[in-house]
Amino acid sequence: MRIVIIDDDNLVGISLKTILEANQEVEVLAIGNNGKEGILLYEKYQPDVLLMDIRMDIMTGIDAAKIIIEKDKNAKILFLTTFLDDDYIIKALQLGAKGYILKQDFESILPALKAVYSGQNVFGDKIISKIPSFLDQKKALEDLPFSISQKELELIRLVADGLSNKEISQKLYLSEGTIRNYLSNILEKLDLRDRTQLAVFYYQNHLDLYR
Amino acid sequence: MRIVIIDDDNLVGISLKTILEANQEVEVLAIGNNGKEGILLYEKYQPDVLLMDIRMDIMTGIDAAKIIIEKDKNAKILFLTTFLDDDYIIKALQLGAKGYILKQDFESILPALKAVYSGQNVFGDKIISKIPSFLDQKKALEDLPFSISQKELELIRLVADGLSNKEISQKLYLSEGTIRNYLSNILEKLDLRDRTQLAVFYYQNHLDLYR
DNA sequence: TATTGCATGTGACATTTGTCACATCTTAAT
DNA sequence: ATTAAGATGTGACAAATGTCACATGCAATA
Repeated sequence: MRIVIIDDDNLVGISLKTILEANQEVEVLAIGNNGKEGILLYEKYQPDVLLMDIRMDIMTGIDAAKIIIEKDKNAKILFLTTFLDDDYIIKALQLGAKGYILKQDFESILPALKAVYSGQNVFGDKIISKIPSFLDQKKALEDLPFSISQKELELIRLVADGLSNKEISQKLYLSEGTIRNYLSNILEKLDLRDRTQLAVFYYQNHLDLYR
Repeated sequence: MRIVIIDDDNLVGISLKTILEANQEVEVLAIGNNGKEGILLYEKYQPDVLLMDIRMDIMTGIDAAKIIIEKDKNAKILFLTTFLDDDYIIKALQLGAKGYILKQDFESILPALKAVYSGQNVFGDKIISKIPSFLDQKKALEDLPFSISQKELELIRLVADGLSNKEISQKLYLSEGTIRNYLSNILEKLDLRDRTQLAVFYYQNHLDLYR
């Protein structure tokens, strides 16, 4: 199996090469340090699998993958990363990446590589559990220094529906001033500046999935 | 790696055993023919990985998996199937199955097994493409009576990040007045009232997934 | 009873926001 | 060259928003 490794940290690249080449079947053709090099090295060597970091200077792994897959839709790209990021996962899936696993999982890398080589897609547990539609993730509100009452949550939802203070006050049979005070409290608790940031908070934490 | 195979068709079970045991590391502890046997054999042998068909008489692989995982949430179950079914895929994922691949992919089975054994999740291509149902929603922006320019989209994203007009103007090197005018246009085009509704629109239409 | 806490409300205030009419400048098309 | 279109900007304005200090009333409870 001929592979190319791309990682910001050269040490990681070298270590991976050593680990992987301990296996007879693996041949590391080249090591690069950023997305641009990823593109060039992929074109030059046409590896069976491209093992690539996501966060990199100059050009990210995501951007590089996009370009590579545009040219070769059968490219097999396995992302290696040190942390989790919902956005990246979704993007990676959309691009047609074949996998997404944590660098820390040393023992997993080789099997993952082989599975990808054989045509499968591989994802780590923690990653699968990030895909919002399937899994139940913790309500972010429970991890806060201050607790949010039921009434406050109700208010947050109405803001996240795009209602104005006046509309909310009518809906809840409270005065507009009261709504403002409530909201002001909520914003302080959550360390946000205005209702738009509150709505952003709501959706980015997938609170809409728990209605 | 100690495994148990469950398949409706005994021939498949035996063939798989033969194929897999060609590899030194694999030991097939038992072969069963339906979900009920799957449960019993899993409990008896506590295999590293359970390779199981989905469609089976008496009890399906899904039902069996549910019971097995209830008792042992770390159970590693790899589903083998001959056809694709969205419902099953979703269910399997919800249950916590570690993978889902096609029986036809002979060469894939062993690598997939090893990847699962090492803690990863494995899915075939056709299956991955079924998963992100919520990704398939076309960009809502393209279905509008008016088109949204690139610059406008950029602005929408900044609003959906919770920035104020002043912050946006600084980021884009434009005057605050210009930002307001832009925004005013966008709101009219999208038939929205204020920036909060714009952010709501953005997230409810999953525009954040397409950055 | 007295008190405390909580929910609700008011009024004032500065800021931000959205709208509008119109100006300026550049670029492209005729 | 003239015109048209688009991008950018300004100033004025009303409305909405967020903050704050402080009131009122009610219920629990020490």
